[in-house]
Amino acid sequence: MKRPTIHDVARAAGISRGTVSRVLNGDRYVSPAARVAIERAIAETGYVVNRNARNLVRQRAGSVVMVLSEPHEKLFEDPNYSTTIRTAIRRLGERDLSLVMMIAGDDRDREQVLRYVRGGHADGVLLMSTHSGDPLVDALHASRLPAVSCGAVIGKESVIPYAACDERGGARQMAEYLVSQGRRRIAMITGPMDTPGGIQRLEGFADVLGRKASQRLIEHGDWTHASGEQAMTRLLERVPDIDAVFCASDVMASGALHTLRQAGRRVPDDVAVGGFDDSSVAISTHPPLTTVRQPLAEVAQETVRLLLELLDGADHVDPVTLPTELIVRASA
Amino acid sequence: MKRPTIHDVARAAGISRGTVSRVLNGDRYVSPAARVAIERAIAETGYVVNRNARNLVRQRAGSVVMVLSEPHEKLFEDPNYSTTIRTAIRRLGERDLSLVMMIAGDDRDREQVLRYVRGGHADGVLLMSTHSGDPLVDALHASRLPAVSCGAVIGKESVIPYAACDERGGARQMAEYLVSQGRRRIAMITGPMDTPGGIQRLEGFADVLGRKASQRLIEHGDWTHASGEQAMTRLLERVPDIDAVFCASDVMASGALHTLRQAGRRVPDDVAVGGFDDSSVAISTHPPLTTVRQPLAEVAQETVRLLLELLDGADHVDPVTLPTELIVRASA
DNA sequence: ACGACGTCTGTGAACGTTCACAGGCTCGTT
DNA sequence: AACGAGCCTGTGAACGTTCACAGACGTCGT
Repeated sequence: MKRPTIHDVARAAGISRGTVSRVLNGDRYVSPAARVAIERAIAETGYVVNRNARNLVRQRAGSVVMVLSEPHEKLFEDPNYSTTIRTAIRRLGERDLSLVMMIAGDDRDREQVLRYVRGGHADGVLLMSTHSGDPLVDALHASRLPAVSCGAVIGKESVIPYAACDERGGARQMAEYLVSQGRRRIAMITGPMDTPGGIQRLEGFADVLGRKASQRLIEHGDWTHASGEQAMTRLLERVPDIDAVFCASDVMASGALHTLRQAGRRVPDDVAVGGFDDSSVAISTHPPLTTVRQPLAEVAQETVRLLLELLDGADHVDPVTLPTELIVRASA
Repeated sequence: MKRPTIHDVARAAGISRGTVSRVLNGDRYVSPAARVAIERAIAETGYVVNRNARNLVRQRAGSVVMVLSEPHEKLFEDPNYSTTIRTAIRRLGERDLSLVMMIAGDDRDREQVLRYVRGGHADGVLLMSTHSGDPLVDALHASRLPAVSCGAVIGKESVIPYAACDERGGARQMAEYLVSQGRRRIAMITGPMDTPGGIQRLEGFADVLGRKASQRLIEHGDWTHASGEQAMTRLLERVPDIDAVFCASDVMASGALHTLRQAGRRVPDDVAVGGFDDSSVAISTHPPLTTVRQPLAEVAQETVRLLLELLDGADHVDPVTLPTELIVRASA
């Protein structure tokens, strides 16, 4: 009835528990005879190590917490999380680390997260979509726990290492493409200006458009479909003759598309529309979106790799930036 | 430098660790004086309980594992996971349980999950989108660990409790609506026939259409956009004059929409299109999808509630089914 | 023949809790 | 005054590991 312990294995194999522990942990200095006896005993008894006991003496947690920092409602609006979570589970699993999820939407949440990690319940932290100015970042840094972010944390790039796609370069690709297609009045709908995707995609856009990227042609959204619609409406009122709009996310682009159709503009004939992310909505819209693909799986993989290096004792790791890819479909 | 232990708190408060443990766990029979002294000592030392030690003596894990059973590639194609994960984190957090994520895409994964839960590393299991015939279900049941599924597991409804939306009723709502709109040749694109969404949405459809729901008007997809396109193509070849199609997911509906446009059919004038899920793509398509909304958050909440009851010692819980809502937009 | 060294094994202590138990104190009741 | 019934507290043992240490054995070089 009770789960077998290391003692049961030792007894079944006729060997002391010290040696059992050694084979469990792959130590050298174990005789072949002892090894096979123990392995058979493990199989017979169905023994599985008790992590609580192990972690207690090792003073480790055996897990990494992924902190989701979006405000509640918007959480996961972004389909990108999925890939990242999946990748993280896999990579961490290879190292026998489990992934526990937490939310840090408000101060109470953050307090809970902090208690959790300070209490030694996690060996490291994976930050997702943390906004600039989030108090969690400094608190985490102060607690000296290994932490990395998936995507840069604006203003804290030197505090907390990260892996990210080349947001700025990707935006540049799109802007250059729109220009190369002969578009002249190119507007942009950005993301929130406290996120790397918000800031850096605008920077890339401005890199290409130069002073043509005037304030009149810039509107800000919050990644949602509705904000894309509204931003597009404001843009059309202000500059009725724009012939292209670059949206910082596919979801906002789908909103913009909606407004453009309402306004009777044809896409891409009258107005070209560019997105960003290459998420599942990019092929659901009409016309399908020309967009910038992020190497999500690779970003996630690199994020975890950085964390593992920190966990292995590295006292510094360099941020990683991965290239994006322009995906041309019908909308531009 | 070292994290304070319960001994440190006891010393700081001038009280034995037994009493400290009592206030930590909210036992009655602690004098007010002792309580305040200990609470101050806890605050001063910044003490946080060590869960490994606690769980070791309590013989518990302090966590619940959420098992994602999709094959790798399709994992998370469904935006629905997001809500469920978020809800589960919250509800479990209230009970001081953490949520750890695992994937069970192939046999190796399943083996890992089994080892993990059998090893006592989790107090309960939350199954997501488990297909019928998944060996994990019986293995889990045999190990007598509390487990519930979010959405029914086909063929195992009596083995593993679940909370789900009324798939069949929702499909019926949509079918009735299409009929009420005067549609006469109504086709359906189902999901995979080893999932509740695949089977029961078809059943609901057949409930309404009766023998009119002939095989000629049924095609099967696998939830993806591409499968929606292909199924729609086959449908149009076989029955060129259909005037409505009910897709078992919004994503497949967006694929169908694409094919219909290619074929020159107007939506909804020539062909009405209905979806299911009310996911983010439902408002990204053109025209926006008339669809069936699932009460995702409630389903997740109920799923967790059932698990908590099991964790609290209930030896049986009844499955829960929640009503859906028809959302009428422009596509039908 | 001897010591040194490498290989292998067993043992005791420690990790930080909780829990059962025993006992002390303070009332109110007889 | 004695007793019992709550209330409150401290102590020791246990949970299942790992790790350092000590020691046994064999081999090899001198």
